[in-house]
Formats: sequence, structure tokens, C-alpha cells
Amino acid sequence: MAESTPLEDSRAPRRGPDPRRRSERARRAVLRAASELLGEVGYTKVTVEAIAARAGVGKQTIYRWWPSKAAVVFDVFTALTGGTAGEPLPDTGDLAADLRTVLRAIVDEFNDPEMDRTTRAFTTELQNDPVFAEAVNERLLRPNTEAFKDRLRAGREAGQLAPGADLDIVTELLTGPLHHRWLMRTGPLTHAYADELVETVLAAVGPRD
Amino acid sequence: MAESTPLEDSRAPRRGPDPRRRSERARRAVLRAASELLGEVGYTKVTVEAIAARAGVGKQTIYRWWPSKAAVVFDVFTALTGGTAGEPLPDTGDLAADLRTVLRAIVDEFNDPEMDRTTRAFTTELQNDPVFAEAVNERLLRPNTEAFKDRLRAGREAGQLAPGADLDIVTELLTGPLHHRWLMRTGPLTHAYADELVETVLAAVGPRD
Amino acid sequence: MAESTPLEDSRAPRRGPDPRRRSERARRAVLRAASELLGEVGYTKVTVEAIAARAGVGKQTIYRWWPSKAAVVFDVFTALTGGTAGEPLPDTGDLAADLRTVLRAIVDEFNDPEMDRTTRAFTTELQNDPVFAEAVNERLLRPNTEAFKDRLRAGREAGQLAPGADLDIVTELLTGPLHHRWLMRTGPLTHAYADELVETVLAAVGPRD
Amino acid sequence: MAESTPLEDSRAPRRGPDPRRRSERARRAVLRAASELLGEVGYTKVTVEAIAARAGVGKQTIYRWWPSKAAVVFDVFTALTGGTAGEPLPDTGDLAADLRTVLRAIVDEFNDPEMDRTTRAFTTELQNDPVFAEAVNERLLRPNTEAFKDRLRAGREAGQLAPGADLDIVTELLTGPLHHRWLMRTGPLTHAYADELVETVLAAVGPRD
DNA sequence: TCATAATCGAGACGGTACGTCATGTCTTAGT
DNA sequence: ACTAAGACATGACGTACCGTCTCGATTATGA
Repeated sequence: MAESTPLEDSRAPRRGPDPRRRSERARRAVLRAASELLGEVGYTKVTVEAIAARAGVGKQTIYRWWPSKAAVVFDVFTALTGGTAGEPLPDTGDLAADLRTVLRAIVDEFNDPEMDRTTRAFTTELQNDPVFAEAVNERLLRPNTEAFKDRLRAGREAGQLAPGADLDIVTELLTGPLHHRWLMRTGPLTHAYADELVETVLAAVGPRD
Repeated sequence: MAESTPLEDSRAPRRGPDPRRRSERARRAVLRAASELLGEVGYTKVTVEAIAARAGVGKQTIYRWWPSKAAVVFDVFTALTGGTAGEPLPDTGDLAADLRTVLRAIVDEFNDPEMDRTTRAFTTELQNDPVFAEAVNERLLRPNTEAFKDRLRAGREAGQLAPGADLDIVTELLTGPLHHRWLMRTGPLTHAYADELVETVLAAVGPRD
Repeated sequence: MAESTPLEDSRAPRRGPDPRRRSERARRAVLRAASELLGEVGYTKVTVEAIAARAGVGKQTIYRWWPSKAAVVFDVFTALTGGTAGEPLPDTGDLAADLRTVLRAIVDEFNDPEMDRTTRAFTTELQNDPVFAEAVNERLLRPNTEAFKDRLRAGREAGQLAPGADLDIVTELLTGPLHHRWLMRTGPLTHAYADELVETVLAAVGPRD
Repeated sequence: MAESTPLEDSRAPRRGPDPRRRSERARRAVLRAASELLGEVGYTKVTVEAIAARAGVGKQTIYRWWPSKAAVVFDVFTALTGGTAGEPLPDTGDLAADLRTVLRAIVDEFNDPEMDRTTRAFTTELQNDPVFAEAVNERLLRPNTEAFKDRLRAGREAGQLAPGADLDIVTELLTGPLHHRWLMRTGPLTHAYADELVETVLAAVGPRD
């Protein structure tokens, strides 16, 4: 995903304002203000008006370039992650170790307050806007899932996974519980938890001794 | 969970209106109206005003008995499930079969439009209201988790699970992926999927042959 | 006017609650509370609910015995004046002196904060409720006007007023400016002002030297 | 008084909305709607919401520019009178004739339903809002009183009034009874009544034959 | 004198309007 | 042309009172 592609660019040749004249200053100020406000009051209480005021920007400037509050938050998120969605997982040859590394990194992300806020904002919006949901899926979730499956496939070929293992299921077994625990706040997110998940899942789908 | 315990009753001896004088007619009308509106326009677009209007009830009557729109929706949910949270899982002696039964039932629930709407409403609200999140956890999620663990424990004692299996992890491995797939709409929710989840997880934590 | 006849008694044989069973305690408490509140927040901001609460009385008890807030205030007023409306003016034989006495008394009444509040309350209500206006006219204003005219008539017969003097006009010349100055707060209300009014008016309608 | 100076402008350098951006369309629509509603349902039953609805204007637009319903009505009034408050009385050289002209005009105004409604609205509000009372006094009543006194002074200098006549008292004797009769509805307002008032008052304070 | 019926304090009810806030669009000046 | 500022029409918010309507718990007749 391109670094700061706004959500609304994705589908059509966009008729409207001329992007060449867009003020970079205003764009940055909006993202910064939105990020701060997300951290301070939470997604649902962030208002476009407040973002504009804090950014020292006219409301119209926001509405001109982003179709919704969700789109602004989406841009905040991609700015945070630096557009790493879909990057290949590390491959040291040791599948278990690599998965531990990745799951620990996910745990760390979820434990970062700014990421937590922003990701929750997403999840909120996703529930009520299927178009947004599909966009997020396409740009974030599916690329990441594919990256997982690529690494698992490599592992399977290396004999570290049962030949018949369903890669989709394995991916979900690894990330689903983690995500669920975070989302529902049903338990602490720690490296130990990440490790235990990897171990248990690999016990199921690893090669039989 | 008691059938129609409203969310706001949970913690304190409730100072305020006298519940004995509460109009059962109004209570039912509000829940019905809220449920209908959830289905028609989705949680975020439901307004308290609209619920009141549709129910033929004064707004104050809603604000008198429920602290928020979320609390109304919570009651709609508990009315829908009939308060089954925390009920023991079936125990036929065949752990795998019982888990399949339960996961298939969960799949069916998620595929029911009314449940889907209501549950998404929850999940939305949960993200931005930690108090609500804790209430939902206490009354819905934890009881259900415990019910799972109880059944798993029985299975472990019957030798259908490895003696050292971590029941929390197993529960999460069973429900997390399911929930995640539903929430993020990353794939279809079918009985076959439920069955595959059970099979894969039990492969990990079942007794070694 | 009978001392505490409530406003609503005036026209019909009142069907409804049995006045014999009326709680004197409640009646007094309501009038006291209303009077206090009038002084504290002013007529328009007094609410029936507040009167009931302060009086320790159910709202229905007020609505049972008085048709409106205005009627309650009317009773407060008649309780204040002791029902002196329509009482004959003093007649010492000296018309000018008697008028000075009466106008000074009116000035004193207007300067009494409680009377001021209550009378303003009336005047407010009068403007927007013609039925109430007519009731007040019938029970307060006309009797008082008649009392004035009676005294003036006696004076005219005693040769202290021009034989052709229009008693209605003279009455209005005496009370109109006083009332207007009070109502509009266009100037101070003093005994000297009362005296000057009497002197000037009598100069117009007194017997020519 | 400037034609359409809103009530709230009177005292301070007004911080708040920028009057240059004010929509003239909205301003007119509000005044028209308020005027119509005043005539239809009476001041106390006029609601800001109804004014906004009839004017096709947002409630906020009313609250942005007027501090209260009373202030809107004040503007309606000044629009009605065309800002004639404080204009000099006619001076034909014949004091009695000029006063008759003026009092007859006042009678006509009070008999005009729209003026009647609006002026009663004022009087209502005046009773319960001293700030409003003072504003009305300053902008309407005092200028008019001064205009009266100017004309009377000219008459006094022309020998048509006793040299020692108190102009304030004379003014009040002329306008007080008129106003009182209108306000309390204690009698009909006719040209004959106006004439009689002038005649009687001048009898008191005119030069002795 | 005692049952019984009405009034009492209390307060929930269906409503209306309040005055505020945020939405997304439109207008006004200023670069 | 695009900006910052902010007025606009709209509509929901949560609160305050309205006047009506139940509740039990006292009264105070009148059978």
C-alpha cells in the first residue's frame, strides 16, 4: 500500500479538487490533530470540527480531501505503520521462531497506546460501514494474511508443517485468538502468550513425530 | 444471566426511579422498537429519539431506565438469547462431537441477521466504553468462557484431551478464529468451518496416539 | 371578595373533588411555597413541580384544587391583601387628604417586595389569558374602581369636585400614572409623588375658584 | 433608534459571530415568522422552535443572533414602528390639538392587532427580566417621554401651560391612564377618550383664565 | 365503629420545548 | 484556485416541566 494514499483514492479517477494544489501543510496538520485527538478522547468522540480547529484548518479542507472521519483515521493508521501491510514475514528457516517473532511484534503493536486507539477506531467503523470494511480488508487484512500464508507455505515445504495443513486455518488459529483477546480485553497480551499460541498451534499442525 | 436484568443494575443498589413502578408495557415497547431499528438502519444510526418515537414512549422514559443507547441494545441482546450466557455445554461423552455442536450453533447465531446486528452493535460500543466493555465481559464473555472450560475439563478428565492442555488457550483457539472471521468478514462462516476448527484444535491438544 | 376563594370557584357549581375533604395543611403549604418561590425566582420561572416539591405535596394535589399556576398566584395575592378589594375608601370629609392617604397606601403596597412580585405575576398572566384577565378585573380592579368612584362621588356632592367631573376619568388619572410608573419602572414611587398626583388632578377637576 | 438594531447590540463590543457574514435572508424570515406567530398564538405560546420552523431556518441561527425570544420580539416591534421612538411631536402652535393628535395616534396603535400583540409580549417580558426592562426603557419609553416633554415645554413657553407645571407629571397624566386602560382592558380605547384625557389634563395645568 | 371511599405524597408516564452540539454544505475574505 | 473561518439548515442530544395517570398509605365521613 502506498504510504499515504487516502482511502477515497482507491477506486475511481476522482473528479474534484486538483491534488497538485493540495496543501501539504494542511494535510500533515490534520493527520497530527486527528492522531492526538484519537488518543485523548477516543474515536467516537472525535469530531471533524475538533480536528479542523486543532489543525488550524477549515472544515472544508478536511471534507475536500477525505470523505469521512474514518478515512482520516485510516490515513493516520497507514502513517503509523509506515505502510508495512503485506510485507513478507521473516524467514530464518526456523518456522516456530519466526512465528514467535511476528506474534510478539503484533502483541507489541497492540500494546502501543496509539496503535491501540487507532485500530479500535477502525474496528468500530468497520462494523457499520461495509464499504470501509472491504477497503480495510483489501489493503490491510488480506495482504497480511497472504504474507502469513507465504511463510507457512515455505515452512510446509521445509517439512515443518504437516503436508495437508490448511494454511488459512493455521493463520486464523495464530492471529484470531490474539486479536480476539485484544478486542474483547479478555486477557493480557504478552510475549509468553504469543509463544504459547505458536507452540500450541504448531503442535496441531506440525509434522507427527 | 437473569433474563432481563438491565445493564445498569449490575453494580450498585441503584438510587433513582422506583423499579416497582416501572411500566412493563413501556419496557417491552422500547426493546421491540430498538430491535427493529437496529435491523433497519444499523446501530450507529439508531437514535434514542427514534426508539422513543417508534415505541410510543417519552424520551425521558428511556433515559430513566437505561443510561445509554448501548444499554438498551444490551437488553435487546439478552432478551434475544434468552439469557443463555454461561449455560453448560452439552456433554454426550464425545468431546469432539459436543464442540462441533456448539461451534455450529455459534455459526448459526452469527448468521442470524438480528443477532449479527445486535452483536456488532455491542462490539462497536465496547471499543469506546471501557465500563460497558467490562460489563459485557462479566455478564456474557466470561460465563461463556467458563462454560467452555468446564466442558473441556470434563473431556480432559475423560482422557480426550492431553493432561497438560491449557483450557484457556484451547477455548480461545476454538472461539477466537470464529469470532475474528465473523467480525472482520474475512471469510464465510459455515458448519464445515466449525468442524474443521474443532478437528484442527483437537489435533493439537488431543491425547497423543 | 371572599378571603381565600380560589379562582376556579367563580363560575360553576364545581363538579369534582369534595372540598370538605380538602387538606388545609396542603393548601397552606402550597400557598406558602408559591409565595416563597415567586420571591426567589420570579413568576415565569416558578414551576408547578417546584411548588409541589417545596410544599411537600403531590403535583396532583395542586392540579386538583387549582386550574393553573396563575390561579395559585391569585390565591397567594388574595391571601396577602386579606381580601380588601372593593373596600370603601376612607371618608374624613377632606377629599384631597383621603386620596393622599389611599394613594400613599398604594405606593407602599407597590414598594413591598412580596406584593410587587405577586402583582407583576398577575400582570404577566393577564396579558396572555383573557379569561384570567376578566376574572381579575371582576374581582379586583372593578371593585376597587367602584370604591374610588364612590368616594369621589361623595366628594362631588360635597362640592369638592366640579359638578360635571367624569368619575371614571378622575379615577384613572389618579391610579393610571401610578400604576404605569410602577409597571414600567420609569420612576420612583414615593409619598411625594402620590401627593403631587392628587394635587394636580384635583386642580383639574376641583371646583373653579 | 436605529431601524433594526438588535437588542443585544446595545451594551458591549459584542464578541461572537461576525455580523458581516449574517444572512439578511434568515434575519428577515425570522422576524416575519415571529410576527405571524405572535398574531396567531400569542407571545407565551410562541416557541423558538416554531419560529425557526416557519422561517425555514435552523434554531441555532436564531440563538446565534438573538439572546432570547424577547429580543426577537423586540426586533419585530422596532421593525413595526419603523424606529419612530423619540421622534418629535407635531407642533402646530396649538398644544391641545397636537396632544389630541398624538393620543389619538397612540389609541390607533393599541387598537392595531399586530401592535397590540407585540406590545403585550413586551410588557410580559418586561415584568420578569429587569435587563430587558431597562433596555426597553432606554430605547423606547424614555425617548418618547422626552419627546412629550419637549412639546409640553414649547407649549409652556408659549403660555399654553401654567409656568410651574411639572412636565413629567403632565406626561404621565396623559399617557398613564391610556396605557393602563389598554393593559388592564378596563375600558374601550377611543378617540373620544383620548380627547377627554387631553381636555381634563389641560384643565389642571393650563393657564388659569 | 368501622368499612369504605376520597385525598394524600410520590412519582412514572407520553409529550413538547428547551438550548447545545455536530453534521456536511455554502459563503465570505484573504492570500 | 485554494485556504481559514465560520454561517447556514438539519437533526439528535440529554434535561426540564407539562398535565395525566397509577400507586399504596392515610384520613375522615356516613351506614
